[in-house]
Amino acid sequence: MNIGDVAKRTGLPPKTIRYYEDIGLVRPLRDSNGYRAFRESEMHKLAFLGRARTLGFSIEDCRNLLALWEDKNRASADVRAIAKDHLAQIEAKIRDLQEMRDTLSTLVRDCAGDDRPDCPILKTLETAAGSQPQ
Amino acid sequence: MNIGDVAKRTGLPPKTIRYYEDIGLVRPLRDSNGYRAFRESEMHKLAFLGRARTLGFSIEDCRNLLALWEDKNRASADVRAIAKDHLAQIEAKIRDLQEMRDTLSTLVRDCAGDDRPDCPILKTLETAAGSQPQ
DNA sequence: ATTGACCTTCCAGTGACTGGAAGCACCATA
DNA sequence: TATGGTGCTTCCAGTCACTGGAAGGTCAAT
Repeated sequence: MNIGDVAKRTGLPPKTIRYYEDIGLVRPLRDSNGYRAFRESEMHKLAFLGRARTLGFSIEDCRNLLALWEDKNRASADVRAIAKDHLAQIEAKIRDLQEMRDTLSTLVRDCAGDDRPDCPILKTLETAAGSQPQ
Repeated sequence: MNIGDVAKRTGLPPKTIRYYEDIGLVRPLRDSNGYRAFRESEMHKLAFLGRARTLGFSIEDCRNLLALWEDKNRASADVRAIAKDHLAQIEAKIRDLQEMRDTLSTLVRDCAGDDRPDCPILKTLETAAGSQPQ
């Protein structure tokens, strides 16, 4: 399988696949013409990586998950720990973004949005972050 | 005011303040010894930037917001448009993260997390992203 | 023989900083 | 006056996970 076929089957861009080889996530063989020759197993690894990335795992997490996937004697506790950590980070980020959203939506709601200069958004940025404690 | 004072008063690290000068967000004067000499107005600009960044605005958004802040003839509609766009992006990101969270929390819940190898997390990554359609 | 699609490598850029090295400036104390 | 410690300067490199683009080799079909 050439890189284009793998790209189609995994949904990953060829550039990304080359990058994953660069950083040692996959090691495809080479044809005599220098083209990468992917085996099915490599394709599956890349598909796995694509799914893990879709769930927001970092490349380092992916590397570890991949190793656990390949280790038939792994303990599911190790996998779970990675996922749990990641979940906690996602939840933290959601909270951050929700705070931003709450502040911003209040500001956007209260801004006239016409041709006059008065603007609660700028006023808030001028004097204080976050929503005003009335 | 030296950079250290400004850092204390704005909460921005000196490195960040230098970076903001680099990219043209502020233009402090210089003392004869080469030290940056910040005026009050520069300090306020930096504080404004810090707050806008806290709300997640990109540097380019910040640049535009700063220009509107300084323009006494601005239309609040222009400010509002930037904030509204940004709000939409934040909401999109929240949705993405919530989807990840939902999938991950199901997987973490269903994983035994013991010393056995069976693991629904790896199983899902092996075969499909997102939550399984039961 | 030529086209066009595919493949290769290598270099640079993204965003918003951050770390660190090398060296000058300033101030307080001995 | 020497010393020490802190603060300031510039410049270079690294972060993360790609992505774009240039220059050039390969392949299959016409």
